[in-house]
Amino acid sequence: MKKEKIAIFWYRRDLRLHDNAGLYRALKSGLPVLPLFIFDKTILDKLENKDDKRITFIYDAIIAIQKELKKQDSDILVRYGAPLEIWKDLIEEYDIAEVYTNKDYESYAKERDGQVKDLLSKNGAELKSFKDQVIFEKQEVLTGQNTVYTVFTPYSRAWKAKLNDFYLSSYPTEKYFSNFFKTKPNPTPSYKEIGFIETDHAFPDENVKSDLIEKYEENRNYPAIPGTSRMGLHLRFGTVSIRELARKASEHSQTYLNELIWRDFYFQILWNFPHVGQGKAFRADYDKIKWRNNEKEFELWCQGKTGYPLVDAGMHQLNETGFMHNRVRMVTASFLTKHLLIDWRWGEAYFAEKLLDYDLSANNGGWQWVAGSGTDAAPYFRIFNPEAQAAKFDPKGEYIKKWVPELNSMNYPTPMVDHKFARERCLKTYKEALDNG
DNA sequence: CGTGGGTTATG
DNA sequence: ATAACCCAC
Repeated sequence: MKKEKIAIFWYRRDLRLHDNAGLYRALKSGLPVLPLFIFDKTILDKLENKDDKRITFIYDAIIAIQKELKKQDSDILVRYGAPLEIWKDLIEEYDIAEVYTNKDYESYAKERDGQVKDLLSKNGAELKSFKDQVIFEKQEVLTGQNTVYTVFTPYSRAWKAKLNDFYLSSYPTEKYFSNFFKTKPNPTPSYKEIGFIETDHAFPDENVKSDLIEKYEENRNYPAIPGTSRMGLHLRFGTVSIRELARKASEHSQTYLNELIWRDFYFQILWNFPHVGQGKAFRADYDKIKWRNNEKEFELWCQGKTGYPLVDAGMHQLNETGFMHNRVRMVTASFLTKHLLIDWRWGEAYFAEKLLDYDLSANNGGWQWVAGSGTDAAPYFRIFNPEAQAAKFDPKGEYIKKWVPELNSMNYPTPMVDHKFARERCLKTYKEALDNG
């Protein structure tokens, strides 16, 4: 029996039906579109916790897509394995004319997509990829000399100058939903089959309130207030469209828009300077720093037992919920790198394991910014004082009380290192590495 | 054959 | 928002 020619839309970190660039192009191709998601064994095998909530989040998103597709007598195909192997199977199973997908800018993804592209082209199918997860990618925003920006403020100015309504407008996929490939329901691998267990389904709402965005500037630095958007997780997996969010931001808050520009900024840094994602400092000099890397101290930091209440509160929030308020991310990261002189890459890896909204570009950008090794970094002699940060941003101690209830008991540890001493030690260590080339 | 205005495609 | 494209004049 002759099989019908189809297009496949390959979902990765864009798990939504609405305002999706690659899906839009697929639906307009004239071919019936079969959506696909692969639980990538290569990625999943590296996850430490079998109850990782991110897997549940992905499942939920897939089920939501599936529900909508069933209305079109269609379904999403869900597979588990190594992408290249899955694609070899799919080529046998279907007559694939074209494959549509959204660009993914990390090194692993670039290599994976290159291999799949080659495999497909050997089999007469084309892989077409589209910009979807950022407003401006790669080298769309350049300086007057056509060089890549490495400082945020001028980047953000150029970004805003380039922006217009068209870049913010949604891809109207809904108009073409009748073009999905008609198929019987496909079997979906279970949690057990992919080696994970289902967790609770408590995730932030994907509809950010406009009054929250309006008050964002006022509230965002106070970790006791739910004043941040909590959109990180949705942006990570694409359950919210960056265009819709940036539209809301540009209407209600330039401060919030700036945070979204930071996100584009770090994506383009990772793309243009891929060494930052491969264990290297953006500024090579900073790889000469002699980190102390004391494993016991690292363990105390991970467990939130440093004796500095704001640091400990942040680590407890992270360990218990998979989220940490951004102000506190800066404080905990600074404490690890500057007070303890532990390599920022250890902290980066820990956050990667624990943060539900973990994204390589933003996490790496943030850690390198804190360590001083990154783009746009504050001068290295700026060292956060964790007590001053607490006094300023959690003046009533509400956040600390919530996450460190043992604060006033006998069990709460004394500070693991004196601030003044640690500060001097840090300055000396950085100076030795950076002073004489 | 050149020009202008409407239409379409682009991200 | 902007440019390419098409057709009428």
